[in-house]
Amino acid sequence: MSVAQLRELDSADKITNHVSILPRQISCKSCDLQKLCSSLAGDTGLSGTGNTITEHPRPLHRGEHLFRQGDLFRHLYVVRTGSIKLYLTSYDGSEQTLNFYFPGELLSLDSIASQQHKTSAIALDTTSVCRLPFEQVKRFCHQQPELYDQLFLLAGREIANEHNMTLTLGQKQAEEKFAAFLLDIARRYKNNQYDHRQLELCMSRHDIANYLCLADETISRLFSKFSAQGILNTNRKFVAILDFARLREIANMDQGRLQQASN
Amino acid sequence: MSVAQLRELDSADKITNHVSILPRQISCKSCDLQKLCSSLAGDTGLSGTGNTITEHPRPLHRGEHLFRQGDLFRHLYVVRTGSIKLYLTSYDGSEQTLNFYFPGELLSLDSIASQQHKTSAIALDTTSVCRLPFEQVKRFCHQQPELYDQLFLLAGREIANEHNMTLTLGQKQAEEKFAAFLLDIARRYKNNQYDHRQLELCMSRHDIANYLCLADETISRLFSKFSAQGILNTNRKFVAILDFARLREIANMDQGRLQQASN
DNA sequence: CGTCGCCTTGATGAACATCAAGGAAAGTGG
DNA sequence: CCACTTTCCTTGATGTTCATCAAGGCGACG
Repeated sequence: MSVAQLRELDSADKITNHVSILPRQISCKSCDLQKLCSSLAGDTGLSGTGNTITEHPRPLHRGEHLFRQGDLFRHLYVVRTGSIKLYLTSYDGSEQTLNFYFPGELLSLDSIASQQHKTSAIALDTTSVCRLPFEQVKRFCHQQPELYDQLFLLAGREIANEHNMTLTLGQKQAEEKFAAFLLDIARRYKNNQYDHRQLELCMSRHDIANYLCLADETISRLFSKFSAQGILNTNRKFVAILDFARLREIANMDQGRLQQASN
Repeated sequence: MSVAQLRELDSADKITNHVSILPRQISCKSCDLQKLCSSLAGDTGLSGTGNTITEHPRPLHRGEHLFRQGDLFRHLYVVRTGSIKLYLTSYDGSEQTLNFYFPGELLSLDSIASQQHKTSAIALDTTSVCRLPFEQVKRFCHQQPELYDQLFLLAGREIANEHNMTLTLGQKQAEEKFAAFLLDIARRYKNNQYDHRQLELCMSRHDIANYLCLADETISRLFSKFSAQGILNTNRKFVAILDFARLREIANMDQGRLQQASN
């Protein structure tokens, strides 16, 4: 790793000491619910603010829950600023981190089939959300079924994502999982117009490890290993990705080689 | 295991040699799409046969694909008879079995977000399906948005199931996974009014292993181990569950102990 | 009756978890 | 502002579950 890069990271660290490098709020136009939300507002599609059903509860502090497993399900949520960890607790008390949610991303679709939330959601940062009462959303959707199309699309995407995650967890080894994780986070930051080479990871090493079904120590070792190989440049939560190509190689995500089963 | 039980299994084996013990067709009233389908038919809810959009293509033979990863997405499918394995192939060629589908169960919701199927579906038995052209379903849903509610519920359930599966794959060890698998299959057979103590597993040991992210040999050993402990009585594809309580214990699925994270 | 695919069982090995100890950063209370 | 604690992270040593390797069995099928 070059001195310049180290310096760049150092200065980033100094500048952003206790201050996030992430923009404070995402634009509505790159939100999962953009179409839905703007329709609710009755405007033509650029901004969803100001409709009658979207609520903006006070921001959550780091460590506060948006909802808990077992809570009554009443709302859909979209992250506006900050980030959320979704996790599931089993009968024996073990936890599984299911996903992280960043600005513009919708959560709690998994609970619509029941009266209760099936998972818990906790803020990793100071986090604000848009909150949509599901019954009202449903009423709107009944009047404008095209809105339902949009929600349905998001649900399908969620299922497809889960499938990919299962593949990763089931078939890949530690290095591949970790590389895939970094690329996924970078891609999602990029979606939100952040600099995707300069990540600020809002979750702890433990969260990453649990998400990837690995031990904390394994993740720690992988951070060290990738840094030593010049793939990353890490400084606690600040991670610069120096070699995307190599990361893609490790993650086995070269797009060219999808072999369709023949016959 | 008692001689009587062994005899019972033996006779089952003889009687059903080359003949499934499963009923040939599920009733529409326990189908995932019961409400939707019967609404399409315009009747009051007991039978969905005879509506104008549900198609019944010729049955698939064991080993034939219903659809493949990359195929154009055009239909939703519900299994009528037989069973389907859903799986995902990664860029490097490794496969991950995602789920098995039995009569009454809906598949291919994961692909609605894209033009193409994201997964492959292959028949494990001689299998017939109901096929619903998605564009027409959508049109109907636009006229009767309550139908969309139903579909949306199913999508949510699918996501919740995936979450539970992730927990199982990530946090449980081999024995627990296998016990949970058996209980899940038994539950789903029960839903379909089969005898849930007497399972006929339509999938190979390899499929089970891959689904649970274990090696084939591990599954083989677990079949032997559980049989030796009197939990199961196995004869190739025929599996009698002798001790549900013990199985639930191993799977850590005692319902009483869900500890809600406090504070 | 012989071949083939699938399954079983045992022996060995490896990837990753667990255990253990120390260090750096962040929070706490004086 | 500075000790003090606490939490999180890192790194090394050891251990264990499960994968892999290998060989043989058994039913299915021609």
